Formats: sequence, structure tokens, C-alpha cells
Amino acid sequence: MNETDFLKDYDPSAFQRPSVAVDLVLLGIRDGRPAVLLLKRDQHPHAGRWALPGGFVGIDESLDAAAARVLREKAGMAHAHLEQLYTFGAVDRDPRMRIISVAYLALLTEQAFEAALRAMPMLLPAAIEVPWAGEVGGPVDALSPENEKLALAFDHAGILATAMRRLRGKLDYSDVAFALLPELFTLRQLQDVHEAILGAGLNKPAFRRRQLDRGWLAPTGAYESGAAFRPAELYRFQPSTAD
Amino acid sequence: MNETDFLKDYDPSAFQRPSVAVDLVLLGIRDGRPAVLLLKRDQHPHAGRWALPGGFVGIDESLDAAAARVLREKAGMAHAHLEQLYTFGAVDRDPRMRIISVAYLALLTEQAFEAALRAMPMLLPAAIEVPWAGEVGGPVDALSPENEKLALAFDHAGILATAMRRLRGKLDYSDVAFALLPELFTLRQLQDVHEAILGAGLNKPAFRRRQLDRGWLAPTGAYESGAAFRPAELYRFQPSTAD
DNA sequence: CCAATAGTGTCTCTAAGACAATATGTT
DNA sequence: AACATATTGTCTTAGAGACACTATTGG
Repeated sequence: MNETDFLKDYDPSAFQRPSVAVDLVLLGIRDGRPAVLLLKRDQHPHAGRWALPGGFVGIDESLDAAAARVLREKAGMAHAHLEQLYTFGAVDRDPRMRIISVAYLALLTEQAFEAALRAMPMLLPAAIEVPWAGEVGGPVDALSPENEKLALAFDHAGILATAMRRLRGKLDYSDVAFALLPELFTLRQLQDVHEAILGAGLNKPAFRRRQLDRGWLAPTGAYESGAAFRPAELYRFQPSTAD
Repeated sequence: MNETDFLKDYDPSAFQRPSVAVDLVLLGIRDGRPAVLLLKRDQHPHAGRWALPGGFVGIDESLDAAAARVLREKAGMAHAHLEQLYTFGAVDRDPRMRIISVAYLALLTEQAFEAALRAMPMLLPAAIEVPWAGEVGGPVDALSPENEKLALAFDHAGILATAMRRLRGKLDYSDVAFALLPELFTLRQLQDVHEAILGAGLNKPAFRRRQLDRGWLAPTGAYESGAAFRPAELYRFQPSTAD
């Protein structure tokens, strides 16, 4: 071990430290498409571009706590499914200074998504267009309500692409889909969420079989109302006891 | 936006910053079991416990570059499969000061693992015992060459568990297994790697079929030598062109 | 009864597990 | 030839896709 290494290990405070931030991908389903909530930057750098809501991590605050705080402060939301996504640390990702960003994925129900829009009117709901199939990855586009491509700030387009890849990847082996649905939902709604995330249609009988066999769905005996046709049964998500 | 937020956004340098480090899970297969390279801490805190090799991230160094540097400096290794794992940011994970650690998974071939041991004799090769089945997760143990449980420093046991969960999770849909094998290998060696990571035996004909159907394996026409029985054909990993 | 969607039955096809047979090196 | 493992064949079974059929509600 040379002297520089020793000093680094012994007293890292002698070295310049990067800033650490969290950025949130606030994701929901809107009009049958995945959508994200963005903020317009009004200052340098990237003024006029659209950014993910974020904030610096306090010195006495865990990463998860910082993400929960940003969710509260920037989306007016007390709770949501929140999971760490990836940490972005390119040296020049922010031209002002060295900022390492820990990206989080926040999953919002349709109701929560709309509530956030009402609570924080400066948020823009942007549809996410995922041109690639499967879980392999690639770039994605964020579209304005007028269906125009939005210019994203910093490396946030990459963060968004990472979020979609993660979501597609774990959709069918995990329970994330339920984080996008209300307490009670029909099998059709569950399938709609899957299809929106995957960007592809699914086989109905096979989908039903698989979901019911998984043992996560508890039938309530209640049925949806208001439809002009046969109402569907409402289910509730019941985390498996065996797992 | 209140004044505090404004100041944070405008001048984060006015706030205390955490230190950022990378920690590496140097993982290979040894004696048919997953193994990791550890360093004994000789100083406070956690003196006497075993830690993952790590180092602070330089102010002009990307996270990936920092991980590659630690790989070079602490394992004497120029190249290895290196992927970001997860970022650990509990406030009290290091009693000295606030240190956020970006964990990386480094996959080493058996030859590279032994070469690292020769180049850096203070590294200890510890077998990893994974008591849980499948990809669900849970704690793991690190065993000394004498098969005694090792006390790990900081939250490194959690990092190790995360590494094993990640590895098991992506083993059969990704090409990570090949990062643990030499240039040329037999199907039995490939299966051995899978079985070591999964901690379970696999059906031989089914394994062969699946691997060959995937299209990643290029037969070389050459055969292994030195065995006291029928030699197996050697294959080479050929990244798929279609993907 | 009609429209529209919920929910089910059935056939086919693919892929995995189980098990065993055949192939081919060394000694 | 005996041995040990490589490689292949085949049977069975589980699960997905395709497609069509029945069920139920409002009008």
C-alpha cells in the first residue's frame, strides 16, 4: 500500500468529496401507457429541459430516507413502492460539479399519479415510449401530452431507460404490478398493467391461469359496477405466505 | 420551493457531503463452491474482521473507473467482468463517518482467482455458503479455508448476500456464467459453474439442450486432454449476433 | 334478443425432467 | 475388455399460446 492509499484510508476527509443526490422515476400507468412525472428546469444547466425530481442526500439521512423525502416534497406523497434502481456516477454528468446520483423507482397507482399532479401542478405527466421489445434495453422517449418528444436534462433519459428495463425484467416474477393497481382490481386491469409495461398484448387464458396459480390473488366475491356488460370479479393482492 | 431547497439546489457545496466508496465482491468458483476474496482489517473499526476490498471514489473518477482501479490495486488484475450491484447508504454503516458505498460484483475465472491470490497474498479465499434456495435471498456465510464462519466487517455480509442473489437471479438468462470460465471449456464445466452458483444439481440432458439451443456456444472441434476417460469437446462463448 | 366483455375448455406445441442407451477415450 | 464419462434418444409431464365456446349483464 503506497502513501496515497494509506492517507485515503486513514483520512478521506482530506480529499474532495462528490455530492450525492437521489433522483426519482415517478412511474404510473396513464391512458394505458407507462408515464413519468417530470419537472421543467428553469435554470442553468439544461434550462428548458425536463428532469426527474431529485434532491441532495443529507449527511444524516439514509438513501432510502432521502428518496422518501423527495417523494414527499416533490410529489406530495406519503407512501409509494420505492426501490433503488442504479447509481449514476459519470464525472461529467452534471456540468456544475461532481454529483453522483442514486436513482430510485417509485411506482404510483393511477389515483396516486393524478393526486400528485393535483398536489404539484408544475409536474408534467409524460408518456414513456419504449421502442424495444423484451427486457434487453435501449433508449426510450418521453412524450408531452401533445405527443411531442421531450428533451430530458442531464443523463435522465438513461435513468428512465434503466427504469423501464428493470420494470419489464421483474414484472412477471415479482409483485411490482400490484404497486400500480388499487386495493381492489379485476384480472383485466391486472392484465392491462402488464400489457402497458411490456408494450405487447398477452394471451388472456394463459395470463389468468398463471396469475391464479401463483397464489397471490384473493377473490373478494365482489364485482365491479357501472359497466354496460358482464361485471368482472374484484381481486385483492395477498402476498404469498409460503415465500 | 422554500429557501433551504433553493440553497441546496443552488449551492450544495454549502452542505456537508458524504464520502463515496466502492467495494468489490471478487467472486470465483473454487473447489466447486462460490468463493470470495477478503482482506483482514487490522485497524479500528472492526479490527480483526474480514472486509471486501474497496476504496474511495476520486473526484475526477467515474464509479466504474474507481471499481476498475480497486480491482487493479487490490487484486492485481487488469480485467474482469465488473458490474454495479447496489448502493449501500445507511447512516451508521461506518462508525467513523458517513460513507456511501457503491458495491460492484467482479467475476473471476478460476485462473484469475488463483492469480489474484498469488499477486496479493494478504487476500483470503473464503467459500460462500448460501443456505437459501432459489433467488429469493437471505443471509449467507463466508467460510475460512478451515471451514469456520468468518466475521465480516461493516455491512459486508449484506453486500455478499446481495451479490449471490444477483448472480443466481441472472445466471440463466444472461451470459455471466461465461465470465467464470476460461476461453475454452466443456459443457460439464459450464454445468459445474451453474450448479456451484445455484447450489443445486441440474438435469444433464436438459442443461445441454438449453445451452446449445441458446446459440451462444461455438464448438471448436478440439477436445480436452489428460482425462482418464472419454474427453469432452471444448466450446467457446460466442456472444449472440441476433440479440 | 343484441352487444360486449367475463370466464372456461380444449387442442397443440414447446421445453424440462427422468431415465436409459450408445459412444469413445484411457488403462 | 473394463471403466468412466461424454453424448444422444425417448418418454412423460407441465405450462404457454391459440382459438373458440359458454356466461352474464345492460339495454
